[in-house]
Amino acid sequence: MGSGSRSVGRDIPDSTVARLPLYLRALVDLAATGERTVSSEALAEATGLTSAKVRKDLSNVGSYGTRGIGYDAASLIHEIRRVLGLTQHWAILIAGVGNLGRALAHYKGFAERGFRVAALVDVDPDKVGLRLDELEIRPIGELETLAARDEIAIGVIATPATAAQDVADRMVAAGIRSILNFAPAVVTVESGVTVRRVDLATELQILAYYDQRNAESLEEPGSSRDASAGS
Amino acid sequence: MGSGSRSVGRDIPDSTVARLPLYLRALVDLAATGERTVSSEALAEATGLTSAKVRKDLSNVGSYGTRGIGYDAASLIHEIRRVLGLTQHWAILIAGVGNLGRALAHYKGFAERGFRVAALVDVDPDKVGLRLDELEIRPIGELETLAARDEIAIGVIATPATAAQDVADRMVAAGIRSILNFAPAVVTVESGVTVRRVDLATELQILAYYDQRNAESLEEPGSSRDASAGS
DNA sequence: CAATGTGAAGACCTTCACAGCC
DNA sequence: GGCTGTGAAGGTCTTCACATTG
Repeated sequence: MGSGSRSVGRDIPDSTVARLPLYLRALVDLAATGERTVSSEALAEATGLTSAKVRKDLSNVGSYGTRGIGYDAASLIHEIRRVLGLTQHWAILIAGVGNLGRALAHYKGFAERGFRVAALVDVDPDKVGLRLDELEIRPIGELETLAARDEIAIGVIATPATAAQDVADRMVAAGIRSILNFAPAVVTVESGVTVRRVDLATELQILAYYDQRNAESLEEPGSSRDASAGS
Repeated sequence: MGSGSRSVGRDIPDSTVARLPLYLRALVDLAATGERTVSSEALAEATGLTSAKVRKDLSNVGSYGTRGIGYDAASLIHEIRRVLGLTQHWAILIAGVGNLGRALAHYKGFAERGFRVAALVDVDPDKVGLRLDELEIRPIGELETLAARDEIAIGVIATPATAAQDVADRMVAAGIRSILNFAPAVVTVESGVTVRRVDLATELQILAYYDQRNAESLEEPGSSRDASAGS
């Protein structure tokens, strides 16, 4: 699985890639408060990680730190953006305009980070033609046309589980190679297409496990479990 | 932070715990189609994992398989439910009734898996008093009272980033020890409280990285990246 | 001297391969 | 014969500790 591919671009470990957005956000916040340089310790504080991890991660992106001083915030922000590919804007298509699809379509955080919801599709004829903000919901059959017209790079599946595979197939057929799947279903795609799954109920179930587990041992405070979801 | 704690209950690796909900769903689906027994190969197929991983994971829960036959679906479902703590029902409270909070409140998948949205709170006085289905939105000041009254086990943060820490503090003060944070912010909590973060924009940024990376190497099909969201 | 960058050690996770059992 | 369960091997990720450097 890990690929291997000795492509030219520096090879950054998956675990590091998953944390880069976190550093980016922390850096932007810190820069907004006027900080010019940031230490690994300060970044660790802001992200809830350890300073060693921060340094290892940043050294993987080919870092811009200065010993005795820290990292230049502006350079680091620029560098992480470049590595993540955020210097370009990305158009996304959302399939399934139910509660979740609507929430995603309205979500401000996407636009703030360079992602634009450029198309919405749904199977339900009653929904087709409706507008969400300025975007008109189109029938799912137009997915391929829309993907080409709007140069969609990322497809978001926000349909019920039963429709997920069909939608994924259409996305892949339309040339989309990155899919974010919110449906509680596993979709299989051809090699070369990346799928990330976000499963809301699964997250609760994992929490339930640790909750139960901590409740069982009433002794020691034990270890506080940390954020994750990524990885 | 792997804890260590030699508590009585069998110690299940985090990576396995993160996949148990996936197995559970696959098993329930397979059982619904009439399958009485399931092989690790079939489960691997249904979940997009490898059969070796499936067997290792299931052996961690103290498995109910039979050599030469496979796993008894019903027993395994029961066992995984027990391990995850899903034999009891869990009441959850959602803080922040914006687009995302509303979508979560309506989400059918929670109820289907034993989670009940029992309370909604928001700071906005215009929203307080409104009903979502049968639930009335209450002011955030009542969080502590509601948590006690409804025996809330899990708190969901669906507020803007700026409010996240305050809400988390209130949840912890109210005795909630499991938090699912959708706000794009890191919240810090005392030891003993578990926080999981689900960050929508982060997921897109990670996809952007792999998309860009795959696009750079036009040669080899390369490796298809797999679902994750867990670690 | 303060803070980065990094080998080396250690923990954790995955994959392999096959013994063991039905 | 078929499939589980698991030691052992191989990776990946994290942590440690310190040499290095502005």
